[in-house]
Amino acid sequence: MKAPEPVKESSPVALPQLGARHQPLRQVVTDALRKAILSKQLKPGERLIEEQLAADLGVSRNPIREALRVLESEGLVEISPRRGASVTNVSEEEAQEIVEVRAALEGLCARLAARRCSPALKADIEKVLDRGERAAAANDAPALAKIHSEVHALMARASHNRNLTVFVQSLRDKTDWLYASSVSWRAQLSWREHAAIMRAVADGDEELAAVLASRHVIQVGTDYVVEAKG
Amino acid sequence: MKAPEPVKESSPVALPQLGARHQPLRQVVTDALRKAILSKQLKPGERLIEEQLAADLGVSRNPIREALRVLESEGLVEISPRRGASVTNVSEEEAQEIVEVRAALEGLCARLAARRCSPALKADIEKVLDRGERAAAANDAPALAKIHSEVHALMARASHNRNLTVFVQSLRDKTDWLYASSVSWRAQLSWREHAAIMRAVADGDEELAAVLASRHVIQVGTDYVVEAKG
DNA sequence: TGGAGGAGTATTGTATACACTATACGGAGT
DNA sequence: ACTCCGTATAGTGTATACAATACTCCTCCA
Repeated sequence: MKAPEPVKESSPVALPQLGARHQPLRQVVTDALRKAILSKQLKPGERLIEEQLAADLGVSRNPIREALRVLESEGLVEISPRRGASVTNVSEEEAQEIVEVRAALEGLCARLAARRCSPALKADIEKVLDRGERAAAANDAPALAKIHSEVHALMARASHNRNLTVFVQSLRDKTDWLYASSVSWRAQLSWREHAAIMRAVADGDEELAAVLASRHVIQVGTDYVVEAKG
Repeated sequence: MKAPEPVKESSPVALPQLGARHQPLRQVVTDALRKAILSKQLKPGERLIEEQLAADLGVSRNPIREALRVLESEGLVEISPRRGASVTNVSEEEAQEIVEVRAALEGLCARLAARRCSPALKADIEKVLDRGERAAAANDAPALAKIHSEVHALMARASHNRNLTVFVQSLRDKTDWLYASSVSWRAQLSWREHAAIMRAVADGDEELAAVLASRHVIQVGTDYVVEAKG
């Protein structure tokens, strides 16, 4: 993660590094299955039969198995011994539990970002804030969605905590999955909340940034439940 | 995770469930390797050669490979394509990052425990507090260590968030690993901190419980660094 | 001396084969 | 009809085999 990949530097010219690029099949398979699950192409509860997946993806069972183990520890599939794997069926209750965890970590993320806020980061924030305001004014949903993920990426980077970054990303994927992505009418409101968080970060106000970020996550969760239930 | 294992209930008598017990080799291997890594039997940076591990454990490479994938996503081993796996070598910096994350989650754990504190939990807390006080008075280090993990288990259970529970457990294992278990002279001090956290939980004081728990984790981390460095 | 090739070996990547376990189905006995 | 049991079938668990790739070290040449 820190060493810049000790690849053989045989050619003086910077070539596209073909060898490094061709990922092992297990990697490709893992990504493909994860994507299929998160996009609900594979539905919760659905059985994942190794041979079938192998045939579908045109590989042997071995890479499939390894991928399933990884996805299991990510919580996306459940495996019971000698029975096989299936897409995890997360209960409403568990989903809320995940939201709680994510809220705490997003809060930490914002807090650290505020604490370690560099002038460069401040500049980036200003830029995103500006673009966001314009998109919000124009009610440009796709642009807002794009900015949404940019904000999160920005904060994660600013936290200077790689571990946290990958954790949060994984949890974000999961909540998006569980809560069927964003609730449309929230787009504008979400932007207000994001803007407030970023302003707090730029001001270096740890406490406020943390609380706002945390509350934002919880809010999205409860709003969804409200909408879904009644 | 919630369904009580749909096992065939053929016999009316409660027998030891032999079939369910015999775990797949990958499970046994995963546990064995994890234990070996956490106990530093396998040292950070050490290469993990599949065939060698397979020979040592008397199995084929296949279960080994699956175990390595799992341990990779737990962050205990690093795998680079076509090069193989090695025990993760966590830098001082990264270790602190992990502590930050754990602190946030232990904080959440304490907060939720305080929020959802039942009379039964209060009683358990009182019991542990009592035992702890006596062990601290007698300066009984092993007893304190045992109570230490009991406290954490208690809080995790009280949080009523399984997801959080396993996360925190994993992070706790990791920090214990990185910081060579507990610093001995901290035993007494740690107990004071734990007692304070539990009292806050029993009082239902979310805010205080969270702050104390969080600070406790950070403190252990910095104390270790202070001790190790100078 | 020092670096560029180039066998040969060590190790991972992938596929296949077979054993073992679970599930479904169907028939015999009641 | 209903249970019990046996068999067939589906699918996972594990081992092995071979292919592809990375590493080592040595030689050769500048």
